[in-house]
Amino acid sequence: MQRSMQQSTQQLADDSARTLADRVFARLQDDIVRGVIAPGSKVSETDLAGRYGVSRGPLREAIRRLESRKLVEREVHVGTRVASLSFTDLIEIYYVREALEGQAARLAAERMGDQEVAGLYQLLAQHEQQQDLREDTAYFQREFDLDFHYRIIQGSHNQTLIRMLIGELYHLVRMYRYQFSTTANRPQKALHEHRRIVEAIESRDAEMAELLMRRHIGRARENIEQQAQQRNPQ
Amino acid sequence: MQRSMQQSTQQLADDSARTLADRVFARLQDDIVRGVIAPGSKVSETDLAGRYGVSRGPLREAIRRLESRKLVEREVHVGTRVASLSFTDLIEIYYVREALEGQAARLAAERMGDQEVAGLYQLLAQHEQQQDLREDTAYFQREFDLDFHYRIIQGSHNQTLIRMLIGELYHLVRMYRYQFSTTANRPQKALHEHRRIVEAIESRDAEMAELLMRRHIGRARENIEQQAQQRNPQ
DNA sequence: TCAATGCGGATTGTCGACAATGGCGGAAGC
DNA sequence: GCTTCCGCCATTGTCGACAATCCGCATTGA
Repeated sequence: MQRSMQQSTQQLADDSARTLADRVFARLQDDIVRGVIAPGSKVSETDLAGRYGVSRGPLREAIRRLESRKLVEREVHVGTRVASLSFTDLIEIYYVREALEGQAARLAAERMGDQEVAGLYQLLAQHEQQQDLREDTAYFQREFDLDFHYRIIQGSHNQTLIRMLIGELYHLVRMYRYQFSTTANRPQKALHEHRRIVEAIESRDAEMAELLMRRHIGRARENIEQQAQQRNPQ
Repeated sequence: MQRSMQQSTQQLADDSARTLADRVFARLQDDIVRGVIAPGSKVSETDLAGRYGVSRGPLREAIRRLESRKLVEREVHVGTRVASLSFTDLIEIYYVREALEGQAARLAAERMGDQEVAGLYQLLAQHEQQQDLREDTAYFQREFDLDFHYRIIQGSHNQTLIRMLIGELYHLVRMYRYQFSTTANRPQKALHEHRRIVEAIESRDAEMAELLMRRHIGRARENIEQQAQQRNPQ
């Protein structure tokens, strides 16, 4: 399941990656996103170089790449630490996602091939089936949700858009989810919204696809804002 | 004029920058964006290290940062060359800008302070004045245009959005402009559209501000597409 | 007792050298 | 004359060592 995502994550992880820096980068990013290295903890160059069995050169390069993706924060002459993320940051990202994925849905409705649309329906069916079979669908919901959005973004056929969303923002989103354990607590509603979006794409209604996607992400954002208020009532 | 942009460009260029890599990065980016180093030409590490008087270490770091911004393209064990850009890429960027700056205008309408709005009007006035004084307003138009969009993006008060647009996309846009010498050949129309956008922001009409901004950028994109067709008629 | 200052350790920034890989040109064979 | 293969050279990838900077702690003085 969600082969596409796995592939993208491990794209550079296998040993066929050309340089050490590539491999170290892939491992580090995975460890950080999945919370293996705790948020806020220090990322020592010397330490990690020894741990991964490489020199500091490639490791520094990996760290700089992570820095440009905002997964770590660096302070000159002091050190690097895993980005510890605020709710404010998360909300900001959702505003950006709303704009970018709305545009992606619009373009997908105009450009997706028929078999791509068919693949979307297939994914929806899998999703519904999983939800019937399992009570605790939080995890699967979460991964399915990412994969669904992933495919629509790809459907935009706009490489720049794809790079900004999948290459940059989504790693942050995944890290946030691990960090806050944000359970998708409205799976049935989300599923219904997904279906509506796919229907709009199938009927090539770009305007509608964008609108629905923006609402979908907007609601997810409101959901997060509510959770934040419940945890931190002022 | 446009102090804000100059500042952002030279933010890391002055000697107070903390590390050599920072300074080299700023110089290299400037040279690339402004076309001093020709698009498509090779960027040799050894060569540039000697030219800038630093070791290959900091220079490599600078190159990697440029790579993550898509200003250069790297091929493992072969070398780095300045990104040579296609019209397709430029069009893709404009679709992304349409989405992101539309969202920025929406947020700006909701969040900009009164004095920020006043500053926008001031900029418009300067712009109109310049246009009256000079016949060949292409250059000034171009810089004013960037500054106008720059301020509205800042007005969104969304750091993630600001980073993606100003920190990543705008350098590419500027490079494209130098490369294609894309003259803004519809200055008076653009100016009028700018005014409409500011009016929407002043009246706190977020919906309208977004719509107008998206149209504004959409028209710019269509303008570029027309130019491309005229140069390369199929 | 508290604040300021100077010292020591640890970490990052920078450098030069060596290793590995890819491209190019010449020579050999058909 | 053309193609193919081999070896050299240039460039990038990696490494270890040295220098610069910052943080924490102890010492000293008021």
